[in-house]
Amino acid sequence: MDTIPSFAEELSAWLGARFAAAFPDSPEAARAGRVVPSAKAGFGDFQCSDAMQLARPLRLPPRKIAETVLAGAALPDCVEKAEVAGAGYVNLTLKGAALAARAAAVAEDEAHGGVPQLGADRTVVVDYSSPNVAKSMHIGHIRSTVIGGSVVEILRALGYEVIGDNHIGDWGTQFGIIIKGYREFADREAIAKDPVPELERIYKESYARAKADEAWMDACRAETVKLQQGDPENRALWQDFIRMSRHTFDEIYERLGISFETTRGESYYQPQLAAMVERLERAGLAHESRGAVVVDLRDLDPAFAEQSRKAVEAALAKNDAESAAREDGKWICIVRKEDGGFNYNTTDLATMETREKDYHPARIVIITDDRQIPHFQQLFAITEKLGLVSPGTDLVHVAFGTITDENGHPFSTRSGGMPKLKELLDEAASRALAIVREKNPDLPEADARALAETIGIGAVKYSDLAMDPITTIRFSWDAVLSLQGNSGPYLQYAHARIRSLLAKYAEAFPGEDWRAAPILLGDPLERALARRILAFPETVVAAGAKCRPNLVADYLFCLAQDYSSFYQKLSVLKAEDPAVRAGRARLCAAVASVLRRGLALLGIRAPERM
RNA sequence: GCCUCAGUAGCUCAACUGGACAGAGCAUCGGCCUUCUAAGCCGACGGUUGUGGGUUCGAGCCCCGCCUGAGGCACCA
Repeated sequence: MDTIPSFAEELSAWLGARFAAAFPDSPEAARAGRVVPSAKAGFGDFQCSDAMQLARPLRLPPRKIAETVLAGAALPDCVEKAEVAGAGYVNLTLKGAALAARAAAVAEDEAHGGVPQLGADRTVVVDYSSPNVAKSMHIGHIRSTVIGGSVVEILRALGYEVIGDNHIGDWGTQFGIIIKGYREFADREAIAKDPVPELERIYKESYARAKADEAWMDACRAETVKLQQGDPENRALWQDFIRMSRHTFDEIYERLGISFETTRGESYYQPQLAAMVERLERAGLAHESRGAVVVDLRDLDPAFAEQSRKAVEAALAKNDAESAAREDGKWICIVRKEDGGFNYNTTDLATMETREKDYHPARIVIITDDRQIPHFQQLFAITEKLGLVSPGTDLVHVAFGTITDENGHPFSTRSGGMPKLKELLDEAASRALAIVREKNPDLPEADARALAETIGIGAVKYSDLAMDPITTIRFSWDAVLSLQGNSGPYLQYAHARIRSLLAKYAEAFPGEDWRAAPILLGDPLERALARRILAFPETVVAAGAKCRPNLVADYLFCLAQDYSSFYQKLSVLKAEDPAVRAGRARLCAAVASVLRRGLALLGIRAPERM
């Protein structure tokens, strides 16, 4: 498999050698020469700022250092000129032909889009979405689902074997509550028609009764115990609930274009839990405390113990006994409850164990909201201490900010709770449909609806993926459903315009083939596009390393912006010179190709027309 | 009390993890459709990056203090 070389690496190697040759006695100079894309067009195509760092060790002015490095140097073939600028920057300008050829190679690499296959022969598990059985998916679930779906695609583009795992909430005490309620007051017709809202209603009502009525509560507990002991009737009901819920989830997943390699809910791991606690105990990590079995993180790491001791001292110094007492909780991880049951700590440890056994992953990525940060810190610490995964396995918790209402407060159940995911998607498609009809009055109804769905869903996904996952989102219909500016449709639109343009090209100049035409880069706008295309592979690498799809989203927005400026000012079909015309067509095709590939990494479809 | 995350233009967010003058979108104002799709383009307005110190040739980013907001801190996940 041949990878397309990167200018940044190539030029770094060259400049690094120059630094080493110019200052052979300096260990600092031996490490210098890192070249990165220039911040601005006026500063060439690539730049290096290392001369400034060397000023002190070499006791020379930075500009002098840069000049010495470049003095008498034979430039690499691809470089037009190298110059010293500003305080001591080395700016490198590429030859247009080299830039154009490399950009074309990236865009026209059908298999990988120029993305280095860093993950070849390695497996990653991505744990995402993870809704709860018998509950509707609301907008709170969209982040894990959409971010996870994109992380999966990005890692796959890097060559990893990716196992997407939907760790659904299908176990726990809530099932006793639902079973009891289902037996007593289920509306069978509603179940048949649309089961999940009815299950949700049953749960809420049964839960309310349990709170008010001790006898009802006991009955619920009894149902839970029966379920856990394998009572056939309860077991069958429970499986029904799961089946009905998964069917509803699947409708959403299909609309979102999400699919999983495996769906192992919490129940899958139940048989392993007792053994897991024993394993912890045998390893001396778990012990009995207040009737429960716990792992005390302070036993794992002396630094934790020290930190905790200081906090207790600080609290006691202020006569705050309550805070001092609360300190324990931060370090205690319960793996078996007082009543003998297990909780999600135990389940998650067993999940780690199973993933290691089944996949030997190089990396495990878990995508949940940021309230679980402490949980996963504990979990990862115990996982490593106990050796549940191979040493060196990269355990990553991608924490995303929660979604609040328009005033920045948590959605209250009193005011209807979070909008349902289905409502959001419907509203997005409906807003898009109005515009699709207006812009494409000739489009058949079925096509218009399909296109509106693609655009609406794209808008919803993009609004989520365009920001850093950790950002807390203040929900606003208008922001999520925006079809203008920095939005999904803006990217789709740029792509659709190119596709339409190329179709017209084929009509206007039949027999003319632009595919082999050199890309000429006569205008700065063309050059900017080529430079942007070149940055695609490194963008995907960074997004994969950091599990941040927003880097891809941001990149694509810039690419679409560059293209829109180009499109406005420079004509393709009407270019006078046939060579310019053909070269521009190929450049446009390259942009379309990168846009399509990049949108796919975000899980967004790129329609042919809009 | 301790811990985590965040604080950047009126609003929503970026900033290639320490590099050149902090960039976009929305909103506001002004231009551009007999010429490849105006879901677009060009321009204007808008900033002491919460705050006070420190490190550095160089800080939105790193270190220390403080302020504000969100979340977590023993059996729900």
